Amino acid sequence: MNTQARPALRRPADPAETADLLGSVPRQTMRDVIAQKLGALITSGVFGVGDELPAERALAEAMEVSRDTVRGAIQTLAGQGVLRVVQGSRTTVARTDIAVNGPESRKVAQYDLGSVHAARLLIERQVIAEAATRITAKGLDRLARSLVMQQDCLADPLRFLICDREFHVLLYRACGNPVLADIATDLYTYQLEARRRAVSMAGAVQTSICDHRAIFFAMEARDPEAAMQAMAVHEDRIYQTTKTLLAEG
Amino acid sequence: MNTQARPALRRPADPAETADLLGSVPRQTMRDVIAQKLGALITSGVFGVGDELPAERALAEAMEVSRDTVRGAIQTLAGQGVLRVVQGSRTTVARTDIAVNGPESRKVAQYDLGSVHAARLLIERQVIAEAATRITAKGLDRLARSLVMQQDCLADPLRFLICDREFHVLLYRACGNPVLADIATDLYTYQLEARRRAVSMAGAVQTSICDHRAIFFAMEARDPEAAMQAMAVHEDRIYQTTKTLLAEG
DNA sequence: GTTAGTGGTATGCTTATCCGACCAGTCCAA
DNA sequence: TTGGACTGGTCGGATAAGCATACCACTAAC
Repeated sequence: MNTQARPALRRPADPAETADLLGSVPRQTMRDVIAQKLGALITSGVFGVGDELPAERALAEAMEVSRDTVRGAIQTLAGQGVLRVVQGSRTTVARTDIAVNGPESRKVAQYDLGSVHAARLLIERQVIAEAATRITAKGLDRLARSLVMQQDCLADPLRFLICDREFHVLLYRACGNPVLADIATDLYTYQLEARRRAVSMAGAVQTSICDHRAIFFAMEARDPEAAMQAMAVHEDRIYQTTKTLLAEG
Repeated sequence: MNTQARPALRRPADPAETADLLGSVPRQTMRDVIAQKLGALITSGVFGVGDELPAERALAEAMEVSRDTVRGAIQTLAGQGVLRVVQGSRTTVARTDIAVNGPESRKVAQYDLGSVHAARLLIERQVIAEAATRITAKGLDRLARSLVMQQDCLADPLRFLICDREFHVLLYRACGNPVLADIATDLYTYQLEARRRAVSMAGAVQTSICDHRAIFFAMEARDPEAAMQAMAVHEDRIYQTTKTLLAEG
């Protein structure tokens, strides 16, 4: 057991002094958590207006909770007008603008696009450069397979989105720094709805695949400069597309 | 309400296909959450071996839960040998190596020191440069006041730690990019235990204050290069001190 | 020895969650 | 048009968590 002698520190006389470090703990039922998770899938763009949710029984099975608990969560979102529930039919998404009140919603609503973009540029520049020098043959192979799968998704933008995320995470993880990899993954996730709308635009999937291919070639060549260049081109395109979509929104 | 026509995507035929996006939801009672929060304060170094926790009643009041719930959380940690509970006496910390199982513990235990340091250097270099060009007169004033408070804490390293964190967060928030500010704050928090042990060493508080003063002068001069230089010196010292402590641990 | 502050225990209540069963509505294929 | 599969809606009984309040027993400082 690791114990070490250390100087006697003055213990706070008032218990509230350190107890306040904890602060009030938000009370969250399973229903609340599930409502937030469903909400996150909606705000992040996985489910759009008009889309049907999986059946209550399927959600309950997947999340390993009772159908009652799922029903409670769905009722919460239905009460906010986010979901539309009709007996005998699948529950559908009515709106995607969800009130910001859960811890996860901090990520989606709080940051402006410019800040997220600037942070992404800073971090991914370093991540991609490191990845280009450190990636293994196995890592390259995974990236290549991901590209093939992406090519198969030309007619299915939602499926492409899943492959897109996999491709980016593979890149991040190749950099050898788990801290930066996780930060980059979080920043990617912030922009998921933008990505979803972007890939729905005509020709967008093909353009992204081209960008990914350029990144892959730079990785294959183990060329940090080329990798940074290719990623900057890709991210600038994402940024411009997102600004256009937001202006139209 | 923002609704937009979008291409008809192929809806997953198998409900499990999208339900699986959610995955099993970890069941967390208030007792679990509170145990994790207390654990986080221990692993992050706020409480060390031998330190007394606030009384159960004080914790209950601060976190706005019942004393029973707090007792349950404490029992959990006592069962792991982390806390020592004796009737009539304050609960004390017996060990600080807590089993990694909560979402918050991912942050403390998962990353190696080198990765956190490299990530911090990358992000804080950019943050401090931006802060040097953008900081307001009010911001400078707050930094100055923080320095004065730090000087008052020479004999009280634990109090100094609180001021240290405030100083760093003030710097981060001055950069104008909330995403980078939050990331930098998270990375600072990762190293809290190391900071706590470091400030307990003889002369460490004074050395940190000197570093902080250099950073402040660079901010006052609105000199990004000087600010980056001063921060790099400060972080390298933290890094070397932490490695020494870990080697001794 | 006394007292303040601490942890320990008990009781009764409310709420959340669970499980299984069954009812009622919708939609699609035959 | 009809039947069946799939959906949401409801119910009853059980367990667990959390809460508030009160009181008991131990510890340590004065």
